[in-house]
Amino acid sequence: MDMEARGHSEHPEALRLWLRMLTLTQLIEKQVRTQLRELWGTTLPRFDLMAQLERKPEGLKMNELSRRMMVTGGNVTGITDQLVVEGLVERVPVEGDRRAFLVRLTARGRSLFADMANQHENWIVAAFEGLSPTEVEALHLLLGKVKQHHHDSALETA
Amino acid sequence: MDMEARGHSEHPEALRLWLRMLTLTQLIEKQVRTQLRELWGTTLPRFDLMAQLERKPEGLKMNELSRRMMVTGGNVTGITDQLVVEGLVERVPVEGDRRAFLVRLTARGRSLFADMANQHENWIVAAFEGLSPTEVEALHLLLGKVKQHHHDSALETA
DNA sequence: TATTGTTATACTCTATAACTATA
DNA sequence: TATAGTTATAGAGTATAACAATA
Repeated sequence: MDMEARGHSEHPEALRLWLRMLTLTQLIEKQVRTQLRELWGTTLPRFDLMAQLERKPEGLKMNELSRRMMVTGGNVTGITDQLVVEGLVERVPVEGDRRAFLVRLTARGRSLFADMANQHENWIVAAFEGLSPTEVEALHLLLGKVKQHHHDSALETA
Repeated sequence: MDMEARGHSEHPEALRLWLRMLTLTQLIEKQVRTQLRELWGTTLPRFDLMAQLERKPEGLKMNELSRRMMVTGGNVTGITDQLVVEGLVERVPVEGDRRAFLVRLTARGRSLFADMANQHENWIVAAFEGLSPTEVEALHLLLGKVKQHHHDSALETA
């Protein structure tokens, strides 16, 4: 009997890798959340939603936002409501489907998001300045490979 | 489905990298949270707290837990309370300081955590199975470099 | 019947700050 | 005074499920 092989192995490399990645992501994420709150009184999900809309001037449907943000529809409703109250996004009727509508940035939302995105970019660049351009690229590729495999194996069971 | 697609066009590589890393982390994290909830009715913070204690059989003080988990003291109290109710951890008085105590796993907590950690490890190994051992190591090193730099620059401003 | 989106509910986590007890 | 930990508060995000309107 191989007792060594039976029990849970101490720390496979994948686990160490995950813990490091999770910690680092949480560290950066926490900084971003804090700054978004302190500078603009907003949150990461709201920023994310606006970021989705920024590249779609015509707007996005709720279910599309839900899919892209990986959260359920009810949650998107809440986040959107908040942004509507702040005058940063608006709901626009959709021709030919009276159930749906498009959510899009208002002029004010677009302007504010430009400022936020600009700062956000600075924070992120600072967070990774310990890497050379080559290393940034290598990291990007490696993560892409993980993501791709993850995506593929999710499809297999679908 | 893909938050990575959100940035604007003139993104530096660092931003693309961050979005990919954030998306991937959230993807894996969401799976872990869902499984922890479905299989054991628990949460990631509770799992994290138990994981911290598992490495320290004698237990950890609240402020030490707070530091390691990167959350404030009040939150640790809440999470600990819940685990105490479930009979998975216990508070033990500290000799020589009646303000403090050690939090440590109960026998039941230790046993349950072993099961959870075992499964958790499987999920993580599966998440990274798209990488070769060499690539896992490379990713680990790159993230370590980012983390180290992050840590160093935090010290500079302290 | 299925889809779009909202509402209702309950829970968890979070930060902040005031508080108690002890050092 | 400072530290260890708790309590109180308010806010946000989440999943789930029931619901209305429309397709």
